[in-house]
Amino acid sequence: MNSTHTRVRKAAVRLFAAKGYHGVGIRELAEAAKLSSASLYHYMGTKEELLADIMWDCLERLLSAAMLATTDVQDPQEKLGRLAALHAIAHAAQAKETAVVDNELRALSPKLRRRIIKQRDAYEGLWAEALDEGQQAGVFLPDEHGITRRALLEMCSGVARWYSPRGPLTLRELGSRYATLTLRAAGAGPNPPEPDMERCRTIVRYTWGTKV
Amino acid sequence: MNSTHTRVRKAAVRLFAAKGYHGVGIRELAEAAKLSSASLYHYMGTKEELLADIMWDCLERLLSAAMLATTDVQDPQEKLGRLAALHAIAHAAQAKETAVVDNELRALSPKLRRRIIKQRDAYEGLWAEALDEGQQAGVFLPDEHGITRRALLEMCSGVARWYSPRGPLTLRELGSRYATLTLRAAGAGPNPPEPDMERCRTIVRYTWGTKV
DNA sequence: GAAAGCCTATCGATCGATCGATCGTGAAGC
DNA sequence: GCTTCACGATCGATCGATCGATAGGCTTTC
Repeated sequence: MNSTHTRVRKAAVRLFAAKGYHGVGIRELAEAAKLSSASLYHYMGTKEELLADIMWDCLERLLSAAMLATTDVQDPQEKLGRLAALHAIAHAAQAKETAVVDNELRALSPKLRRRIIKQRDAYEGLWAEALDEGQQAGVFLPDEHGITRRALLEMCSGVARWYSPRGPLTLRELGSRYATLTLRAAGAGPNPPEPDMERCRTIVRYTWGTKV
Repeated sequence: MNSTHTRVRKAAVRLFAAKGYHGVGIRELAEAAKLSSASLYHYMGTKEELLADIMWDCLERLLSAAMLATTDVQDPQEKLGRLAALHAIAHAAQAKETAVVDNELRALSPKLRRRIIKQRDAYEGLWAEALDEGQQAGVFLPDEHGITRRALLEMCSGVARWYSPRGPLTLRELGSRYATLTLRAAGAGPNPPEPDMERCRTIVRYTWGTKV
């Protein structure tokens, strides 16, 4: 698709990711979308609502992928491994969108921010669940105060800050490596089992339409 | 000290961290520093130079602390553990400064940005060194393409995004926990030795004047 | 002829930055 | 001891540019 709507959306994602919400003016956004600044307003509410829409869609997909990957999975190692792999792959393949989600929350007014945070919390709840189950089962070491969860999420989100598709690393390798790092840090030992990357591949293709 | 200079500096750090460089106007900055916007310019060059100064100082201290902590340390586990603990503690105790360093690089013009990045690279070099030595010695598992280094740095930097001094965690516990997570992820096994936290404590006090 | 898409022109507000003027203070000159 | 003067600190006023957003009109499409 190359409709005007998607052109606006893609330009916004690219510019917000590169320069930050406040660092991009609507004239610059309009130019990138090949429109006049006035015409932009046929395709968005306010600039802020455009930002919130981008964040919402990104989190919606992330949440959907994570639920697909974890429902009916009993083994906590498999569960957490899949979450980490998917999270890392998403933050590499959709680096701009996820960077916007991670960095621009503060640019939203309280009302919109609450809405986005609620969704983010739902997603992080899946991680907490997997970690909890693993600790109950004794395959992960204890995590007081959720430090491990926060540390691991930050680690996996950081991918968006350095990954380059021109680098030597495929998305699949990346996901697998991050699953390993995550499980190790959670206390699963130095050589944890690789999660079902074939299943992750299917989910990624279904959710983002990206080849893995 | 409560000189006008430090008032300006502190207000800038607080506001840049909370709203981002482009989200803060000089009038708002002036108000927070209890000055007129014109008077600000007696205490800074441009707004951008103020930002670069903040970043430079923050990285300078981080680099200095890391060098103090690693010179003459042979054991790679001890070395990496100290780096992780110090990094995490710095990102908790100086969360605003470090958040500015991590998030606002893109707001700098190429010239100033290069200067800051050069310094950041020097710091990350210490991490690469510790990881390399550990892999050579066989106590860490291989890290192709520096993934582990990047992942660990992002994990430890993430502290600035969630740590609250009102939480149940002391800086010392935090540093110790992050050292553990880091060494585990590097492949040192599920129960790596704690680094010399007493030494870290001394360095933190010397570098930032913070109690630990 | 209604609707959708897109434009030019423009709004009031705010941006970063600079101007010249004023104020207080402490050293220099006599 | 008094005056003068230089200087750092601070201010209100204002610069030109840009901000996000809107009004109203011209095309194209169905």
